[in-house]
Amino acid sequence: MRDPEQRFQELMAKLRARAYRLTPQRVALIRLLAYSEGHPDAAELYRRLLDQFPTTSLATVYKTLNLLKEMGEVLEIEINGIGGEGSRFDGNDPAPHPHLICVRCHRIMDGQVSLTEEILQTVQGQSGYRVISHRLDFYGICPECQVQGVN
Amino acid sequence: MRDPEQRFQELMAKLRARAYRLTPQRVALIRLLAYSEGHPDAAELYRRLLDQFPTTSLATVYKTLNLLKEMGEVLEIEINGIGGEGSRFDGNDPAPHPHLICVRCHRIMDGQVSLTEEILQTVQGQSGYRVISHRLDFYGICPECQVQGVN
DNA sequence: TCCTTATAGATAATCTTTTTCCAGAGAGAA
DNA sequence: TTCTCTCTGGAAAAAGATTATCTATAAGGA
Ligand SMILES: [Mn+2]
Ligand SMILES: [Mn+2]
Ligand SMILES: [Zn+2]
Ligand SMILES: [Zn+2]
Repeated sequence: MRDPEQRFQELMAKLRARAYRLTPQRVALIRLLAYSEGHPDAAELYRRLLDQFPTTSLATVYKTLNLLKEMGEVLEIEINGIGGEGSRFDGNDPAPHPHLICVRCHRIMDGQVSLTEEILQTVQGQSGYRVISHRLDFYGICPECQVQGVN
Repeated sequence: MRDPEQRFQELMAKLRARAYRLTPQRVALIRLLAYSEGHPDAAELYRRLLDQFPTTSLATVYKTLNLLKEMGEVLEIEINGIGGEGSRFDGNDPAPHPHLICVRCHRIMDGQVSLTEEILQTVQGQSGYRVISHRLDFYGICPECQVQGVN
């Protein structure tokens, strides 16, 4: 995980560079994203934002999230198939990296392996696609859920 | 790609084994899935089913799709982040395998590489997760869209 | 301070997927 | 074949996440 404060400053700089307005709500949300470890969803970010801005709208969260997605500064993790819920987000590290998703409690942690350049070349060669990005997710049972057994 | 007819028979046998009723709509949908190459979505399957059964309901498609998902006989590919559309399905090969998703025309083709056992072991060891399944998708531009250039 | 315009907030709309309800059909028994 | 029991299809409504719309306001520069 990157240093959250450093990541926060980086995001602020990038927004400034594009002349986006640094509203308090936006700054707070960006801080939440930069510091977040647990891959929160939009509703979770909204909840935390409400502590600081009781009148915030969920739409505002989505708007900022989309803004950052377009800038390539937030990674969206879709887990619709898992709990019927919405996407989760990683604003600390937007580069493609593997995730471990617990199918029981929906905890998401970062994986440390990365695809080899060899695999990427193989895939591009076989398919003819020009690969821009990728996604590697593992589904399983997290350590906590394993000790609990079936509940 | 597996032999479609063989796959169709396999699915029929598995439904019979679980004593699910082989209604004409269900059989037709299963045939569509077994023979499908292009990773259709629910609406596409629905459209094709309408040719044979003009009164079919989209809900029926989803019900059968969910049935097969629970049986582990259909692979769901979520691309919500791409075009705002829904999931796509592979009923010909439900085992986890990589996909190449064109971010321009949304074509999906199968990738041929597979994750090494070494990577799987590494991920499990590092995380403590018991990995059940995985997902590996590549996003890029398909050959057709490359020659067209930017449209 | 003033002006311009991007953005927040409230709300409605959208879109995919699920749920509900019930008539009708599938399949086994006789 | 007929009977019976249930499962399933179809129609419609509902749900749930995300997006669009509209307007007042506030950010940032002059
Ligand atoms: Mn992550
Ligand atoms: Mn496939
Ligand atoms: Zn868990
Ligand atoms: Zn394409």
